[in-house]
Amino acid sequence: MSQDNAAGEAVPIGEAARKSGVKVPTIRYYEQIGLLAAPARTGGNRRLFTHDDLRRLAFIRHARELGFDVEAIRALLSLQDHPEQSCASADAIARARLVEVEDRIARLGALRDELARMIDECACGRVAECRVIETLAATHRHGALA
Amino acid sequence: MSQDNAAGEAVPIGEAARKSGVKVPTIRYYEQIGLLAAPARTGGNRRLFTHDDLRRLAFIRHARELGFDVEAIRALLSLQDHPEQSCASADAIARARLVEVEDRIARLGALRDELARMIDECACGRVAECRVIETLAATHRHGALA
DNA sequence: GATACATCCTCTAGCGGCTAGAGGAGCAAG
DNA sequence: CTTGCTCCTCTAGCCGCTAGAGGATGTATC
Repeated sequence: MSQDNAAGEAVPIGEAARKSGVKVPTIRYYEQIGLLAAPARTGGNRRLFTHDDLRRLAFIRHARELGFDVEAIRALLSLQDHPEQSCASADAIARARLVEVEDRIARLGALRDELARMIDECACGRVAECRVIETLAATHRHGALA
Repeated sequence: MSQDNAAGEAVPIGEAARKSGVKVPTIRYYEQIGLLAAPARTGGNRRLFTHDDLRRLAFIRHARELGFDVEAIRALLSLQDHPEQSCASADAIARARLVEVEDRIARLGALRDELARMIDECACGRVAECRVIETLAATHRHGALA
């Protein structure tokens, strides 16, 4: 009836990957670096992931999508495991990440403008008069090239 | 009179690093991967960078800052070395990069909003009711977690 | 000269966060 | 029993550097 273990207790790694959106080798990698506790195994030595494991994997995936690095995720997970603590640390981690992201957006915006200008001004003739190349070659704030 | 080789012909790697804004080991790395031609050497086996080398280094640095990967830079440099060709390729490379950047900006924008909302809604009490953790744990579009 | 110190050299190994592939074992269906 | 899938472990590779060991060279001072 069920090829997809709808109500089941524990699932093998392939299904865990499908359900969590984390690829199979990545799941094993997370286990290896201790982000995910080693799951139970079958007699045949296959990993069996519980629903809790799947939730943890989804948590990790979401956090990675938000650009948190593994250390930050480790911290967030350990917070999650101690719900009686103050969540000030989680807040701080998220705030730090927000600052990073805003900074990155600002810099990418400048970058986009420069790229757009570069492309805009390129008449697409010979490389000799190509604005794209020229712009890249231009000496900048930093460069004190004689 | 000159400790900084103001009008000089060729400079050692440290000065090349200062002038181009590319770090010493990175310059050697660029040489190693063939992004920069191996420069001349002194009798004592030290690299000597010409002004041309410095311009090339600055070009590379600027392109890296704009997020071009090494392969793209290789292509751009080879275009620069053949100024009689059409610059359509340079244009295409830059356009592709612009698309990437715009995409990245859009995704970072969404991300910023999510982070901001997360932080905003967190009353900073116990982890148990922490929006930051909760948001990360929430099952998403992708997840079909039972 | 001798000495001190900065700069340079080559080489290997490591970072983060995976990803790919070899070589084999387990398991369910026909 | 064989086919074909999933799973296992292990090692090595990706990018773009960065760090460190261990040694040679260059320059300034005494």
